[in-house]
Amino acid sequence: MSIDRKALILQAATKSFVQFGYKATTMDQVSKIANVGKGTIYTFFKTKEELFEEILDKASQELTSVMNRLAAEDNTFIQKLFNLLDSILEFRSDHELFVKLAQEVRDIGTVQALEGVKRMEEYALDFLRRQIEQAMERGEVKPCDASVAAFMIFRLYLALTTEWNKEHEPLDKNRIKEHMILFISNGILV
Amino acid sequence: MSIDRKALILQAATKSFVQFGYKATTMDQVSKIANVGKGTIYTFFKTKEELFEEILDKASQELTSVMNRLAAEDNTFIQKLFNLLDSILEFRSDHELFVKLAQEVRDIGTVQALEGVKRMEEYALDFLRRQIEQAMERGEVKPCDASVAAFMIFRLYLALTTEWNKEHEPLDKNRIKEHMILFISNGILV
DNA sequence: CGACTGACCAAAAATAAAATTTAGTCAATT
DNA sequence: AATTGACTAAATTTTATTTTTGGTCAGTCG
Repeated sequence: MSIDRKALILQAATKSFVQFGYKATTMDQVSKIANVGKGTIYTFFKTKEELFEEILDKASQELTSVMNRLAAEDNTFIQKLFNLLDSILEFRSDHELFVKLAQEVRDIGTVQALEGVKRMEEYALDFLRRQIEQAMERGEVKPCDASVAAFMIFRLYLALTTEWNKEHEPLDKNRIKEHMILFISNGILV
Repeated sequence: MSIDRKALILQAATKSFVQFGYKATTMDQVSKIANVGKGTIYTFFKTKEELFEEILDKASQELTSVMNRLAAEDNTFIQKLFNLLDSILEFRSDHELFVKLAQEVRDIGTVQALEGVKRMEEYALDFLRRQIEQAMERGEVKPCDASVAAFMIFRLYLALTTEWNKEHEPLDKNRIKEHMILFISNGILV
């Protein structure tokens, strides 16, 4: 049996998207990294966008699966949030793709990168909103607009993981977690 | 006595910078709005940048004066913060210049707009940091990195006043204040 | 035979050249 | 002496040209 060329390609493309972003990743480059002819890529993926989509799908699935597992656990809202931050910051692969795409959107505004960012953002915001709503029903969280609160939590996460680095030394994972919890826990909890 | 042409020019330029941003404001346009010849502008300001600087200075002074007045009042940290938000959101002129410049930086990356944003950001962050440090000494605020906390508060403010609007209907002032306080007050206070 | 390849092409992106706009000047005017 | 607006050099925008890249397919190889 011959080697699994599709896996090779996905691996190579993921690596390149994370490192260089969507636009600066060329199909020639992917074929080189994967050690396959360029034509071979097109036997598995109709277009560059479809290849990107599949990688995004995989990342979204991983994120969803992590989030569902955490949501199912019998924990307080704040503990779930803490665990989610932990997962995202410890297992950085998807996080890194997201950060790279966000940077690409900011720097050159690639439309595909924007869609990727939006997709992952949507997933995260939706999950946060639902958790906040549930926690509100259980009386764990003060009454507020769950959409706005989810947005604020997400922006805080972005502020600490990406914006802060523009002017300062990056914060380490524990500092990030500490400060996120500091703001959210007693501020938003009854 | 002839009319105060310098004031006229400053007024016209401020109006134009707020409405169109730094780059899209031309000196011809300013002279038209101010009803003076273009040469007259250059008897008061050496360059377009200097004109911009003076307007920025004025905005910074106003901000500083508001902040100092609030800081002097015998209030809790959170009440001061609440009053600051009130001032900024109610008397929007400086806020609007800041928002316009932030947008210009995001859209076309004008370097002068970036400097303007940075300047006002620096003032605000510095003020917030000092207030947080003092409040920490007074035992009003939990121990934390005051710079990071100031940064987080500032980013939350930006998230609600500008980022939210990209995908949603703008939030009204009271919603913004409510949610800012919700996150900060009990979250950051002992 | 059929999975695989890489030279090839049209379309998109980057770069260069031409045309337009604008910051800043200064001789003329009030 | 203060003010002006036509003027110029420099910067920006638009257009033309060159280069790069996504996608194809005739041919190779196992």
